[in-house]
Amino acid sequence: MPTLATHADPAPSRSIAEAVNRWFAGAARPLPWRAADVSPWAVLVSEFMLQQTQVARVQPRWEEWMRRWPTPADLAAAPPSEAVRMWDRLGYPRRALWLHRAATEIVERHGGAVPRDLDALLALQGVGPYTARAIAAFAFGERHPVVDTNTRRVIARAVGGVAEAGPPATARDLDAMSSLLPDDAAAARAFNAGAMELGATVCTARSPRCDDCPIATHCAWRAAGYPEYDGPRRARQARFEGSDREARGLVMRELRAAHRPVAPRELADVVAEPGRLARAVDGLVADGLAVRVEGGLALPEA
DNA sequence: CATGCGTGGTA
DNA sequence: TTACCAAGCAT
Repeated sequence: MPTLATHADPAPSRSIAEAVNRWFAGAARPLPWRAADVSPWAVLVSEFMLQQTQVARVQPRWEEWMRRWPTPADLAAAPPSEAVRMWDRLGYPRRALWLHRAATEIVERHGGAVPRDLDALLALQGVGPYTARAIAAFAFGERHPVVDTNTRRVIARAVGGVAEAGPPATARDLDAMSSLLPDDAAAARAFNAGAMELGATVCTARSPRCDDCPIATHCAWRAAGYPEYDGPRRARQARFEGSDREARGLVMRELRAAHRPVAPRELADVVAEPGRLARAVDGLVADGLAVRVEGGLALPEA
């Protein structure tokens, strides 16, 4: 991420944040976890679900989840298997396990209340630099820089003048956002959310809608004539068809549906290649998503 | 620091 | 159709 010193605007931080916040005040999508009366737990659940997963897929799952487990204690009282089943096909089912674990930790270490402190949040299973700050900022109004992939792209373009953000570097990314962040806590909170929203809906990776951009006049990438990205490319994702990831997903689908141990023979019907099946099962067991029991494989009951 | 980890939408 | 991308995290 290029430094602010290379930019000509003497005070880009103030103008960018102000413009984003003006736009966000009218353009924010009415996402249910942004409602004024939602609990910190509701925000936490949304952030787990939103890790690498789009809003449109998360929303219905989040509604169901909050209806069934409205507090950390409610989820902690359920077996992990039920969390994994409710997670259904949101993807990365480890997150369901992590969320269940985090709920347990919140009950055990924090009396059932989501902690406000950044270090306490970071200590929760499945909570990393992004999620911890998102909870602190959006659930509690704390003034922290929140940096996700959208924000990284917005800053790379508007401030850095380049098309893409390059590989993540947490410390640098947080510094870059900090230098743009308004002093006022409420404005900082809005800017954190607004920068993400801008990246998700306008300053998108594929087809950015620069004509509709509220910070077009501040954008260094635009000023530079939209140069193509020439930095290091992200490693290409392996083909999903025929992959171990796909096999894991197929096995998990069987385990969720079964409500009883699934025999090896049944799994072989789903993943024909023995080697691929074995790697998938071993991996799932290692991750705690599956347990070897009498009669085959099952979801973890504790 | 690079990888592996699900699933589905989009160009 | 294929490839890219998505409110990241743990290892």
